[in-house]
Amino acid sequence: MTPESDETKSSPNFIRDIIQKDISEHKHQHIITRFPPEPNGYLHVGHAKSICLNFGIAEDFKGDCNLRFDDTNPEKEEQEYIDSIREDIEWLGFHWKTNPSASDYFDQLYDYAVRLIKLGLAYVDSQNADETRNNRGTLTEAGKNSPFRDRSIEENLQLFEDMKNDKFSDGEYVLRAKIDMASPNIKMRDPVIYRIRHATHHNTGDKWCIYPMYDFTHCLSDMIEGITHSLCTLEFEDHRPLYDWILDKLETPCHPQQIEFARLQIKYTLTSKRLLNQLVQEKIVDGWNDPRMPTISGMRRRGFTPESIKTFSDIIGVTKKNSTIEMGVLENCLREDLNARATRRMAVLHPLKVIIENYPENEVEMITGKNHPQNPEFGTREIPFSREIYIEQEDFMEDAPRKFFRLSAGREVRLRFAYYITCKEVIKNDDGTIRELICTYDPESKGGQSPDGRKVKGTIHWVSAEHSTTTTVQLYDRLFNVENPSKLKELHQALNPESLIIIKNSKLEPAIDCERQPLAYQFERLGYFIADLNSSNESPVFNRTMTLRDSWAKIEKEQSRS
RNA sequence: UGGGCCGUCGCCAAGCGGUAAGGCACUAGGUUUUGAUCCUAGCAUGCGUAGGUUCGAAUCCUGCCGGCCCAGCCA
Repeated sequence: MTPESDETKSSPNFIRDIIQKDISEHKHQHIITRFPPEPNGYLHVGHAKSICLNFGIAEDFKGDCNLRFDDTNPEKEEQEYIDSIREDIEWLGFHWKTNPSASDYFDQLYDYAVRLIKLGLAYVDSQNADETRNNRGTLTEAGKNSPFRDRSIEENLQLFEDMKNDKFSDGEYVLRAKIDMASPNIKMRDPVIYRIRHATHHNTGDKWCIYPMYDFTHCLSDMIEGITHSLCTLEFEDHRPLYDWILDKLETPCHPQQIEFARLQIKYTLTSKRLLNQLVQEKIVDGWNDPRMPTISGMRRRGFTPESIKTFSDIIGVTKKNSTIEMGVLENCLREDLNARATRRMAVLHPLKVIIENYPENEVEMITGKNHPQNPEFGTREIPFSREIYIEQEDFMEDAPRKFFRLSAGREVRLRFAYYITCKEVIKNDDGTIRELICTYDPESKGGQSPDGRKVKGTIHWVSAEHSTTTTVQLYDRLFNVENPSKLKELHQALNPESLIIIKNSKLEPAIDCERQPLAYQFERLGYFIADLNSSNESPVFNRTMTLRDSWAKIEKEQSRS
């Protein structure tokens, strides 16, 4: 392995170790993994971890990864979700070898079920759902055999065929694997493998009225595709004996290895399709792609980059330990990527008018600003400067503490790339709020340096009033104010009322493009911002992707505490 | 309570019998026309706990404690 290829590969983990060993021992020559979502919702960060794992392994071991829709429950699945899943995976930058659906295998699956019956290892049960549950036993007590467990193979064959041929109504019969009703592993107590469901399937239409269950479908689908390593989350550990049992009894040509890893949990957020769906259905958020959602589409709309999500998935690791990662880790990955790649611009979120009284009235001059402070390849742009400008309300304080490096009465500050200004007068409204500032500028300080070399500690951003664009800005924060919202009885209990703040009257410098771009801007000193999907030059809307690190906020908080 | 799995720094996480990597967070400095970035330093005599094996244990053994998952005709 060359050092170069080393860099592009992902971090080692126990699953990669297993695969590496299998290759060394010539157990496999070509690795095939799969990402198998059920198309019943949108993909979220938790899925991203699995996608990066499965597709990443395929890339690094020069194998393949299939995208397989696990679509065995027609009542929950829709084409809309299929489309979004494909879009999200492609956006992340991964490519699948093939994109089958479990429903493509329904004929084969049916044949395998028949084979299991012929082997005397499956039977048609006439118990209803309640009876089945009551006879399953408990965690500590064995279950009871179904009174229909010993039907003849012929009778089972006939009943199963009748099930398929629409002779019965939903719930009347099920096909069960004949394993052991006394197994300490409840998953092995004669699991249902086929049920009757009169529903139109998005892929197979009305061809079928019986549908195979997950446990029967998954192992066989993996086997059909020649998957070598079937990676899934920890809650399926108890299913593995069943996965293996089915493949063993059917003596299939190959036997994929199921390996389980811990699912991703992030503090203050949800990684459960069911609960995310609830947020959407109850209109707590604006849809699956609401920028506050931890869905791939929400994150994309918010301004996350695929690279940051991949880096995150890589550094959090893959283990069997349930853990909850801090949001800060994801945020750091985003900031790291955006800091290197985002073009700098100036914008004022909460404008405060500043009149520079000694600047000529109708004059406009162009100021040159770097598009990136460290990287000259980004070039420069011209920024108009004039007598009336806007600065951030937060950047002025009438009587400021010693450590406040910004503008205050009588003090001097640098306007980024432009001039030094000194505050001469504060004009107030009748209610005492500040209306505007009268300042003077030092013509000698053009570009932000003065010939006398005097030190000006503070530098603030600004925008020429006349040349600015007015925009709406949406600020986002965590949706919940509790660490583990999935434990909540009621999601409403812990909603963060400030998860979305809309600012109507923010000002942008002219060089900002208000049509959606692939990469966020950095608005200097404020954070990373990206035009929303609905933004246009006529009515601009920017989403704050992420704030900058803010050590001043920390100092401020400490000061107010003491 | 039967079965399965898991406990290494505040949060992740390497480690696989030879004397505790790394990241995030945090703390203290330095550079800086973004209080950003960047740089430098600090941050587990300790690996859930109690014993045992060994010249040597986070790594092996035993007991205990704690956490997660399983009783859908969902996936």
